[in-house]
Amino acid sequence: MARAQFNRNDVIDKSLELFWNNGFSASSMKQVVEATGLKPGSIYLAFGNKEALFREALERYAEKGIEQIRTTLDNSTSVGIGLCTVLENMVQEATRTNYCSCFLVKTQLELAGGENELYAFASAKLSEIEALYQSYLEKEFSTTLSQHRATSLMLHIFGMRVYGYQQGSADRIRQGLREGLPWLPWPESV
Amino acid sequence: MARAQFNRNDVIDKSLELFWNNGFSASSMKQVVEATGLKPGSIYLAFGNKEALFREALERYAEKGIEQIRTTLDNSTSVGIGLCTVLENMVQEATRTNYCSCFLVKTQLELAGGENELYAFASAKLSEIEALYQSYLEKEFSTTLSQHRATSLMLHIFGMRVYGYQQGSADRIRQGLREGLPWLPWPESV
DNA sequence: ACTTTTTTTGAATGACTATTCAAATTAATG
DNA sequence: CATTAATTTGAATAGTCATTCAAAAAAAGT
Repeated sequence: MARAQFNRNDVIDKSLELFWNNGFSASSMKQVVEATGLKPGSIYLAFGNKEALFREALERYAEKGIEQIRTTLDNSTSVGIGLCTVLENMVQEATRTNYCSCFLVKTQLELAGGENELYAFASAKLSEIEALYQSYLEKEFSTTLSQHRATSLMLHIFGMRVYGYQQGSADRIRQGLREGLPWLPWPESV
Repeated sequence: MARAQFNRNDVIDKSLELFWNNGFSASSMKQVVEATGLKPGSIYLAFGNKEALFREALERYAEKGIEQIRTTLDNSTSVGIGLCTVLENMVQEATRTNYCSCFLVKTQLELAGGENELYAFASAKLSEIEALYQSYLEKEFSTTLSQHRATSLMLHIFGMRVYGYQQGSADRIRQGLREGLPWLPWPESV
């Protein structure tokens, strides 16, 4: 029995790039075929259909993101300093040319119209991320305060994900974050 | 010479509803035909093409939104109180069932992949709204502080627009807003 | 009433959509 | 090597997409 001749993760990564850029509706399976080099039949045998492939891409993106948050926060001298690092990374990401927002946020908004499994998945992952931040905050703050600040953090992160409309807005976003998250240990100079 | 037999604004409003719910790519002209009751030829004669109709819907949405902000802020006893009203309205909007986020934000994110005229338009309108908030804030704060707080406000508003993933999250969002916008005159009890 | 201009109609266009499938190919197993 | 099972191929399917256009209808101007 023949074995698959492609690397599954490579195919998912290439699909992820396409889906992330164009969204679900504006990405065609023909584009997936071109991006991955596979023929339609192989893709459908391996992944089922467009939605299932999209979902695998979304899962991969989410896991990578969650892992990065974990790594940064675990390797920081305090939760506050770790969060500043996470946020600064996001500022730099969000103000890069051709930034096209967070894949989870994009998917959630694109499919917000009619109830949908992909929408539900993106939502659940975002909830999970909020809970993750809260659990780290609880190392230093009360449960109640941690919940408020985790939500506040998510509002700012979502805000940044959208606030890509101005060129060279990095400093502006940094100022906005300092204004709204004054309890974080921001570096001295700006 | 025959006159158009439909009301242009009605057609735009019905298209707006469709486009807002489904986004640009996932809305078909067939759906527009069904929603408006017009035949394809009439739509194309009156509006040109899908993108132009979408743009008119987007313009209408933006103007209504800007007008509502102006009205609320002009009829409040202070800018701070007016902003609290605006934000509270958004919380209620964002936590309604079937809320599908801000049309401008959705459009900006959907079309963020490749440069696009609709993307540019949505971005420009969002910038305009930020400038509008800043101009109101300057009635009470310095230019610098007003700029920081306008950006902070936009981050929170964008955050809310995305934070629709949890059911019954209204109070949670309110707490998040208080945490991040402590300089606003929030009502006493929660 | 007749002409002129605009709008409506709705079928037709050709391109693109996601997906399928029988046949060919591949490689592991007996 | 022969058998068996999995994978690849790519043309074909049936449907939808945005858009067009010639003909019919409608109302305004003369």
